Amino acid sequence: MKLPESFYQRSNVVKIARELLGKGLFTRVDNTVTGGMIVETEAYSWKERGCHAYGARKTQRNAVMFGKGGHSYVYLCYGIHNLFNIVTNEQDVADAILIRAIEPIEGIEEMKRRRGRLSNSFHLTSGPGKLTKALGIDRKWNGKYLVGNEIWVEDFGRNFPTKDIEASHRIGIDYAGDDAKLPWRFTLKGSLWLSKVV
DNA sequence: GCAATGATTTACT
DNA sequence: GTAAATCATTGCC
Repeated sequence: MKLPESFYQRSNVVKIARELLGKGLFTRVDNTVTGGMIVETEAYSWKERGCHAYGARKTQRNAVMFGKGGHSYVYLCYGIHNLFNIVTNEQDVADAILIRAIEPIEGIEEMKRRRGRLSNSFHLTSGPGKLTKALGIDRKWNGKYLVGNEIWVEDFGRNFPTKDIEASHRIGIDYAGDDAKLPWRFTLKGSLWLSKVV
């Protein structure tokens, strides 16, 4: 069952980030479905400095974050990598969740082809730049509605006890000062597909 | 350990 | 309008 729009439009982005663990993220490109289970997320909010929309600064790039929850925010980082975010909360409240890693389930052969030769198959989707490439996501996907047929989040009806979920500080945002220490990164404990060993 | 790589932003003229 | 610095990373050494 697909997650409804209302799932994303709640106000607590950190809570939503935690609940996204164990859900499925899928894309359909040329009638081929690829995707997997989300095992790593990070929450971002306009209230803290790690976020592109910090201080509610609206620019051309982050405009979609100010829209309603339930849309995608895709942008290019380091000139090479597309990073995929899920926009949450209501109109004009710029919160989003970065998907950092998934565990492949569907269309694995297709994902391997997109990624090219890998030294280690665990590298297929274990990182924010890698999973977008595996799923065929690029900047053209920016602003897509997540309750449709091209990209969606699936609820497997599985619940993970708190002890299986680990919260830690976010990665790669040292410039955010004290905000970089917020425990807003969530991982499924023991997953082999995390982007980085905790 | 570190270079690659380009959109985006900010600070100027 | 133009230019320089910045960056939510990866993959190869």
